[in-house]
Amino acid sequence: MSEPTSPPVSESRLGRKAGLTTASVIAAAADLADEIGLHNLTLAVLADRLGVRSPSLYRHVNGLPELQFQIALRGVLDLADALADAPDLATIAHAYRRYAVAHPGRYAASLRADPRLDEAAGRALAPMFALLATYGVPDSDRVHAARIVRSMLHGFVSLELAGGFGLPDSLDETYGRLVAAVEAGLRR
Amino acid sequence: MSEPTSPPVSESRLGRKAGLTTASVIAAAADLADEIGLHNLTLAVLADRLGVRSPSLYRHVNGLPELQFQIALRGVLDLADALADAPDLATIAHAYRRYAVAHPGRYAASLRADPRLDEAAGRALAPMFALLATYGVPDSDRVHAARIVRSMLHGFVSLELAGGFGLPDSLDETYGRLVAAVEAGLRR
DNA sequence: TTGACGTTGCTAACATGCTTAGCTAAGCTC
DNA sequence: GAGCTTAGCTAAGCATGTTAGCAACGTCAA
Repeated sequence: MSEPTSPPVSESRLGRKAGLTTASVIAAAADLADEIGLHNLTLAVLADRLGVRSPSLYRHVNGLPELQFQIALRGVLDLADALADAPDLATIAHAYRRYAVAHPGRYAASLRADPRLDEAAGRALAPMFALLATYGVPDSDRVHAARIVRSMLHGFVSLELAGGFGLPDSLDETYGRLVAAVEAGLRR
Repeated sequence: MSEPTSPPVSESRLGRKAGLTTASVIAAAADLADEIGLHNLTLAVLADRLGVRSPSLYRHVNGLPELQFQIALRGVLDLADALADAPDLATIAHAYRRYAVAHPGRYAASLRADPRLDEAAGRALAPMFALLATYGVPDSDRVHAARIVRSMLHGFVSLELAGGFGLPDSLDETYGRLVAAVEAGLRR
């Protein structure tokens, strides 16, 4: 018969092969980490979601630690995109929080210190340094100011994600005040 | 003979029994978490340190999650002690950071949200609310102000512990400025 | 068309970790 | 000393991460 000479689809999902790629595995892992939490992401559950047995993942990814690093890298890069071109502190701050809340798994992964993340991290921090320039913060103070701003954004978001704010008062309200307070500090 | 009628030592370590108690197991676990990191604390390594096989730990502790909770509880209580009677923001802030740096495992454990931690957490936060009163922050703003202060302290400490500050500039200097900025904000 | 080859996912197997079940013996009470 | 309580033990089961080697699929050249 006229055999299955179907067009050479690059990601054929018709046969027994799942058609995974390194990129698709990492993307699925990042999504899953956002859904169930980074520390609940196992190769077993990821393989299950991808319709594959866990050893098969090793064709595309070099083990769990490497996968976690890739999620972290993706997180930092995405965050850099989210913050890019933000014109003022309020925009940066809200984009930062929105990203972390939308992608808690990626965000959590991105916190690990790894020299391979440095370049991407620098890109994510660039808008913050640019911002400090617009406020006329002198060079010698930039590093300290950037650390302080980062501490505030991360501190709030981290506690929010951890469920650390017990009282029912509005988190949006608190965050608005935090941003306003930081801005006042920068305008000293 | 005059048998081993030795004084009823509550924690005899002479026989084959290791003489563990729930309290001593939790204390050892907390120490170990501080040394090797909370996520590296396993029952296996804890048992090893205590000179015991891991199933034996179940006589004293109800499994790993419960042990982690106990470390968290201990962390929150210790932190409450560290902050108690701190007269001003600078004292609170430096005690907070000193505790987290000295006990990173306990501190990390204490971040999990658990209703059973609420009472202890309230005790740890009390000095902060008392502080806000001395600054004349109105009742309606207290919750927001406390959250903001907490975000700043936790944000800095968390990034420091994670190795998130890459540049060599002095962290003490940054923290001093952060505390000063918060204080300025409270005096608005 | 066929056959060689590289790739992908598989099963089997092992190590480590958490946990439960049941045994043994140390040490206390009487 | 007899008996009870209990701390720690071994054995075993299950989950996960990981490696090794097998089998099927697709491709591509002859």
